[in-house]
Amino acid sequence: MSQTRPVRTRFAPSPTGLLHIGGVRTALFSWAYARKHGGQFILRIEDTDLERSTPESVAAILDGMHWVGLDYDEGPFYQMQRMARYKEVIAQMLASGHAYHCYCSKEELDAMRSAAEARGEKPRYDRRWRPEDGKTLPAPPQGVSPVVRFRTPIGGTVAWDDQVKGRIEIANDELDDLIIARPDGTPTYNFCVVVDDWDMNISHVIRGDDHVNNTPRQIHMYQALGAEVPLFAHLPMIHNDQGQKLSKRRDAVSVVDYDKMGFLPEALLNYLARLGWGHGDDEFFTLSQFVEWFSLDSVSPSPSRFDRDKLLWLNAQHIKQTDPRRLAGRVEGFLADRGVAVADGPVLADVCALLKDRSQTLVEMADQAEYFYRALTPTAEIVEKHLTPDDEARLGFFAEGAARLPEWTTEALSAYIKEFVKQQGVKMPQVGMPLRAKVCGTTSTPSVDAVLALLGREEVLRRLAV
RNA sequence: GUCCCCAUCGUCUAGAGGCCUAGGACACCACCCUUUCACGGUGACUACCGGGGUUCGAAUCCCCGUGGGGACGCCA
Repeated sequence: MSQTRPVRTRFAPSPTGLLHIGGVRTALFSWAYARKHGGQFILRIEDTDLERSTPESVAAILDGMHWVGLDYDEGPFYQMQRMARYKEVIAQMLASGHAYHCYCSKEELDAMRSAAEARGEKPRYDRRWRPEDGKTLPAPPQGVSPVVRFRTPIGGTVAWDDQVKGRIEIANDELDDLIIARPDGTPTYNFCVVVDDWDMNISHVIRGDDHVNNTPRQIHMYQALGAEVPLFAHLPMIHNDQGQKLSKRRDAVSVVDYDKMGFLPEALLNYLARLGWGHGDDEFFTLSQFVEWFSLDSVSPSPSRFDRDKLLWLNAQHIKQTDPRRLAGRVEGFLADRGVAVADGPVLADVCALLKDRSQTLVEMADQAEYFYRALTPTAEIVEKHLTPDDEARLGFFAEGAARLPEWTTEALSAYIKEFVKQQGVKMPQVGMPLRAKVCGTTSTPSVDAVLALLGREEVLRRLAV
């Protein structure tokens, strides 16, 4: 196999739902491979399933790719727009004898299938319409439009050196004469991918594990077409907690879900990269480091399990590294969702700066940011514990002193609080906790001095006076 | 059922014959730090699926078994 052709990889989702994180991971690996080798990354929408493809899904895929930041050099291409080309190739294959018409009805095929299963064999087409030297074919039934089947070689084996799994070899007799065109002439998946990857000059087909079984048939078609066979790399699946392939029904799998849950795209990508791939002990890294380090050799051949806890941890790490102004952009949206306007309060970026070392997600950050913009009512439990009459009285004295402070900064407040604690003859928490409870409505906040400083004297005094 | 693939701590992984009495990370537990809650720090816990080979030597190579997953569509 030639190693010298220019690197061109692709991501080819079908628009039958939202952009799946398993899909994002294959996209990420394909993309990284192209970027690493200075090649091209192509996006192709496989929309030949008219029943299930929707424009909404196409939009979701495009939006998802954009959110996650995986850019493509060519495309999106749509298979439905390539019909003429597929039909042309089908005609060629028919003419060259690599394909033939089959008039079997679905009922006949079902019967064949159940008979094979009853015999304990793999369900398979019996090739009754396959032309053979010296074989008389049945007369085509009236008024039936045939499907087109690919003529799979009989006997022998197909093999390829999978770039992640190593050599895989399959007996041709395991393969069916698969249908490449429906009665209405529309082509089917296995055929379209081959024609597309051929026409688009794809050098490395990097895709999910669930495609290994398609590979041998596709190789036969490349050969029938006289096309150069690309290199294949099959990535192991991502499993859920039950150890099964992630499913749209059971699991949170769509990228927009992760957006809504307050994840940073770079954290998601970082996490996804670590599923089935490793670079020594590196856990936390940027996209460009990933590109630099990526290689198909270091992709693990075994499936991995999606672990939300680790994703959360990585998200927290990335949040810490992120400019508060950028965090504020997203947090503002989450606050708006719950009806909290940010305009009249402290600068949101300053709030985010204060919270970014203590938030695993941006939703969590928004939760904590909320009391900077509106007074929250403490729970009965908090009142009982931290806002006793004694506490309230002490807060009254605290407010009096605070009102007279010459400066309203974290440092000034810190000094004032310390002095007040000493003067009251109590411990820090006996002042800190009531202050948090009264001003913020919650007992878990960053340093009180910093919180009060950011909130502003006027607002703090107002809340203390209630 | 048939074919294909996979197999190191609970999870993600490092490990390409001696560096391994198996390393890191998440989670869990303990302690420290501390103005609460977190963050952070330190430490503990825990794994080479089983059996046969090959070899002076195997987590690493081979075979068998077992377990798990995937595929068996006129879906992609």
